[in-house]
Amino acid sequence: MTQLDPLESAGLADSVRAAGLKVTAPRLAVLGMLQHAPHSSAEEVFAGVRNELPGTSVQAVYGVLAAFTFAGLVRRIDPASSPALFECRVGDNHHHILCVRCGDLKDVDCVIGAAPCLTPSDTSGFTVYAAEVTFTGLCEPCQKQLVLEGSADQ
Amino acid sequence: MTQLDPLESAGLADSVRAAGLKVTAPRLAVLGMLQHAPHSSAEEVFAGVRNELPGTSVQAVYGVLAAFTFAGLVRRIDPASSPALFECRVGDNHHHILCVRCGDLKDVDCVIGAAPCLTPSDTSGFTVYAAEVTFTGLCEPCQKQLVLEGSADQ
DNA sequence: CCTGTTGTTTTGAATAAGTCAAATCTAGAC
DNA sequence: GTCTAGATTTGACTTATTCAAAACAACAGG
Repeated sequence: MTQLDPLESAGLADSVRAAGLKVTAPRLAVLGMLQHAPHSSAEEVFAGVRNELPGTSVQAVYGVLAAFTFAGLVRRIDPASSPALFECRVGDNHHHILCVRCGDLKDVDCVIGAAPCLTPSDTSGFTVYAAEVTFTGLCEPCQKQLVLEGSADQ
Repeated sequence: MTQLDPLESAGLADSVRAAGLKVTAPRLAVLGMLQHAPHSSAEEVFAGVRNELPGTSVQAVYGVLAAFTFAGLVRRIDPASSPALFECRVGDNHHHILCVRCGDLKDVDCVIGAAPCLTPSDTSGFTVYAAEVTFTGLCEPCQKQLVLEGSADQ
């Protein structure tokens, strides 16, 4: 299943074309990869893409991700203190929740739906496009591990 | 006015001590710098600190900022695609507004006040500590520049 | 189907931001 | 005044990402 299924590939190609971009093998591979593994870093995407398209360069992946992000086909997430992540769930203004211990990142549906889902009281003259919301906390596995470590009094 | 005023210095020293950290010249300089210029990057802090304390190394500044952040004395902001910024306004759970064109960053008071000012509907098992909100948009100068460029049809 | 142009990808190098580690130094407790 | 944990310096290194020039390929038009 490392090969791209032709039906899926056709759908991906349409998305790429619809974004006004040329359809190429690296682009299909990157988009396919992101659908199977959202919240991937450039390196992770690169690793995945290499499986089906061994000749691909890291720079190509960075280029494709930049083009997709600019075209609005994927969304770039910049968590604090870790590489940028990419996802192709786009346009629904959803948010993210980040585990401060292990760095795990999950989607959180927006309560409002449309951007910006919040409006600041005083915008200092800014025109506000969107509100980027990132919740920080502890994921379930990390909570459990902390409890264990705590009871061991270590 | 590159020298630290002794009265101010005493207040800073108290803050540092209260955080359980040793009071040193680089630490006072960093904290003083952040009070005069909030939202400074490590490099900017370093440049400022050098003025009053020429022997200071960049690593010392990184170290001080890390210690302060860990102690809760300063807050670290990680805007997408630019170096981390630091501010010493802390504990009031305020947010930020970022200009997507020039990268300018301003404070925005939180409507709610206490963290987390928002709560996600489905936390995926996470324990949520805080909601990091960053508004993105265009600052006033950038809006004007875009209008000018637009009317020049360039 | 063939060709040309424009946009992509490769190759290779460079950068910015930050981290690590060992040796030296010093603030503050005693 | 002395001692020790913690801070700072020095210097190298890593990670994530970007830049630039040359080779290549998608797809519009003939």
